[in-house]
Amino acid sequence: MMGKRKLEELIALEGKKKKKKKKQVATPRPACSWVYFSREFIREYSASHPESSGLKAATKAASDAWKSMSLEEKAKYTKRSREVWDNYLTTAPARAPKPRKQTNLVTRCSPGRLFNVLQRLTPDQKAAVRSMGFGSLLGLRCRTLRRSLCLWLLERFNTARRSLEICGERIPLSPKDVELVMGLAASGKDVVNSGPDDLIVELRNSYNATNHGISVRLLEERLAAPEAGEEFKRSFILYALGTVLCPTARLDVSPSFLHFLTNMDTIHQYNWGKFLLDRLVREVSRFHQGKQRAVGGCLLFLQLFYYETVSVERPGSLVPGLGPCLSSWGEEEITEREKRERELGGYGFGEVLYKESCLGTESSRCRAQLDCLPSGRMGTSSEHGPALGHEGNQVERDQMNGEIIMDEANLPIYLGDKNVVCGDIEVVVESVRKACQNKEYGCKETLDYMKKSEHEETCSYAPCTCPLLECDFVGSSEQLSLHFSSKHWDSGRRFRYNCPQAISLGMNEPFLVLQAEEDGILFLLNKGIEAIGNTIMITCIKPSSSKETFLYDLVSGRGISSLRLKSFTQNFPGRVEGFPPVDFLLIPFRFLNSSRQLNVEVCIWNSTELVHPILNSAHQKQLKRPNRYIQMI
DNA sequence: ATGGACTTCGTTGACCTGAA
DNA sequence: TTCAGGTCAACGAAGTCCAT
Repeated sequence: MMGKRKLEELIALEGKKKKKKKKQVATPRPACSWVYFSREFIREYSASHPESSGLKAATKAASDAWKSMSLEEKAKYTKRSREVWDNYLTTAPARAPKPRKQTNLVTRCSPGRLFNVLQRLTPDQKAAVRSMGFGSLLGLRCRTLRRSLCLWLLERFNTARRSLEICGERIPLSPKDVELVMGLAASGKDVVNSGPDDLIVELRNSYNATNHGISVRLLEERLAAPEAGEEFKRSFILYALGTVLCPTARLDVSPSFLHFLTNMDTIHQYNWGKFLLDRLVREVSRFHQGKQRAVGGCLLFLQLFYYETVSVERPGSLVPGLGPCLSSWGEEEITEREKRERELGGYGFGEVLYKESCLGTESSRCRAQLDCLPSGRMGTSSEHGPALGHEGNQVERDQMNGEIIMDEANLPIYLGDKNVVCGDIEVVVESVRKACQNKEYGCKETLDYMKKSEHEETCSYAPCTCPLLECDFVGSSEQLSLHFSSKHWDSGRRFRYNCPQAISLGMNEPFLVLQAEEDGILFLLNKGIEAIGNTIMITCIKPSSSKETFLYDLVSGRGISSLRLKSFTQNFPGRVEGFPPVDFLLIPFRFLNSSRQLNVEVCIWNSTELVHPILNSAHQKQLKRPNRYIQMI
């Protein structure tokens, strides 16, 4: 570095500044209007703010200035860019496609953009925001995402379990966490961002949402007007979703959001926590699968959740305050926090807070310790703090002093000789017998530690949750059957195996509970909404590990046409969230009756013998492939 | 140890690419 | 054809990596 500076000083003395040698690019792509502006701005900013280091502050200032400029002021740069682009497109040879560049995190989640808009809202507009239940956003102080942290968290985001696996812990994420971090409601109606296009055609037109989504710049212009009525509310929600809460890989806002913005009086009734988490899980899942490089979803939530859940304070220091997390983390706090993370050696060296009041994951019992002790672990040794077991960690071995204790998660910890190794630990822990963790749900097994986890993975007493939204009952599938038939006998539909039954599902019914008369087993008829119709599927409420499956048959008819799905139930220990990888039947909206109800005929078989005459082995094998439309007319 | 090339950080917008 | 996702221009300081 010093060399470079010396060189630059010498060059300056010589009166000419030599440009640093750069990689040769045949015909570089022309810059856009923003780049022309930021080039000028940053040069001036850096000269007038010598105390400011790096680009972050300068870019941020340039961004703010750019947003405050009128179209006339921007015209100078837009015109210049247009000219250069036109020249480039007419003269430059076609570029050879380049291999995809593996850069860092790509996201359109931009809290700074929303922050700027919030600063300009009038008192009436702020009141309108509060009336929709989005008042917490007014306290937003964070303006830039810490992309390296987000990327680190994304790599440790288990989308199947909806958890973060960091610091040697598995930290489940729930809509309640979204509520406590972002301040958005985690109860109420599901947010459905699909439906017949004709219902939103006018709104689409009003936002010029033709093929490329709704422009955030258009929304910014509308939000700049002092109006605080329905139009403002709709634009604000679109803007907040598109820039921070549910961004996709594009800068423009998805027009599909208009489906739940037709009636602005009901916005406060939605379960935004669930919607945000579902979208985040969907986006991260697509990212993990390599379907997209850019990561959508509310990465701001992920970042702040980490800050709130993992403490990096020195013993005795104050931890970040409770309450509205969104307003607790401004740029200064985040810079300080990041500095502390670096001091510790990187992310993941902090301590997971188990405080019941810390975040919304009910209690410490929900913070499951990973199944990595004593002989396994997640990730690499550099990723975690010293708390996890590792063969080569002398410090950890030094802490052992010859006792066996049980930690909070009932995992035995061996405190042995200084020279003990993990193999010794395994010998000792095998002699420790513990009751199955499902003891409270009726399991009477007592097993060695090593066999305990194996048993618990397939334990038939694993807890299932009552699918009804307003009920928080948890018990074994058998207990749940008894609970449902005694407490919610009027909330489901009883049926007999092997007998077809006609069922209607209303527009606002995302599922219907079916209970078998013969054995009380609970099933769910699940309904989802896609762009062209409803999806339906049947799942069984049993532990996911259960091998028991039932053949079922769904038929939906309209006139002389009918759609049919034959498949096997899959087991879920409660209500089905999101879009599970199971077979489903897609029923176009035109199959709905005049009351917009979905009529289907359902039949569930409890005898596997019936399967064979109906399906040959090839068919059965095919049915196990998930996520396919199976339609037979 | 030193020099120097390369990378990273954040931001916006225009265009490219590829899947459906 | 439509639409969503990806890339890359620029800026300056500081860090990283490799060759000498």
